[in-house]
Amino acid sequence: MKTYSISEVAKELNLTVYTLRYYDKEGLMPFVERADSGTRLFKESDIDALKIIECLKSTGMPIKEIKNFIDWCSDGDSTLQQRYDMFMERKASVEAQIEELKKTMELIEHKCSYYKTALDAGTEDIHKNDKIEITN
Amino acid sequence: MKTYSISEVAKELNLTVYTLRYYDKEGLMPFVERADSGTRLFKESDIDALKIIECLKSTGMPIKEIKNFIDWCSDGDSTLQQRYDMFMERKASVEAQIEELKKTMELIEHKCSYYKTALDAGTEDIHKNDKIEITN
DNA sequence: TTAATCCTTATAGTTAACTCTAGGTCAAGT
DNA sequence: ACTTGACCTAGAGTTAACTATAAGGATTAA
Repeated sequence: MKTYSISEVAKELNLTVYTLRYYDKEGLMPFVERADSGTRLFKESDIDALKIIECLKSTGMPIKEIKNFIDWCSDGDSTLQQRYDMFMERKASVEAQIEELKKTMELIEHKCSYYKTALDAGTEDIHKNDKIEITN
Repeated sequence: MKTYSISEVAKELNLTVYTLRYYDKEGLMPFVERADSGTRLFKESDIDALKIIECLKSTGMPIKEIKNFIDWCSDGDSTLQQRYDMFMERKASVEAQIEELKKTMELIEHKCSYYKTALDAGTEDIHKNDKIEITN
């Protein structure tokens, strides 16, 4: 079975080897096997697992919580409920984040047009007596 | 003109007084005036400015870059272009973040249904010979 | 007037997530 | 045989963004 070195995996996932070793030290990769020399041998499935880890990370989940999930995975079927609950919670969190960003977007777009107008006029004074909306 | 104390502002913005003082120290609030005693006196407009700061923060902008923006604001019309560019860049960044989260959401939802199925079956083995899609 | 409750500054400590260095091993190429 | 370069660990250092503490000043309430 083909395996990959840590630098190959780092390149593939756009991480550094430092980061991967750090994840390993934090217990995120108990599944990665080693050569007799100690060198990590990443299987295709290990890379897939790392992609899940990156996915969880991109939801803002801290590494310690991701480790819980990894531990649950090792524990087998008795933790299916926890893992399901965790992903449902992640789903809710990501939904909330998207909503938050959409709200942020509205304000940002308002600012874009505010500055566009000011830029065209050459001065911010053009907005001096705007009706009081949210805030410019 | 009515003013607000640091703790009132903290409550209003869901921040701590520590955080507000930290922002001040980092140069994010040069506009806040002081009483003779040194106590900060926040105006309504200061709170509005802090809301913009919070908005930029929620786009993932680091405090040092937000400070640049605040400095530009103090510099007046000569920095209109920079400020416009900054908000356009923020807009692009937020759009990208939303896209990223939507991709993340797909994987999370896939995992939710994966674990729902496993949970109903009582075992993850139910997925043992799933066709190789992305990754389960 | 005295106690409580604000406020202030300066500075130290914390936490997460890296990021790097030092010192060493190992396998391949010349 | 030896050099090069990729791998390893342990542990130190970095950075951002707080978060807290200490020591003291001002304002209010009894």
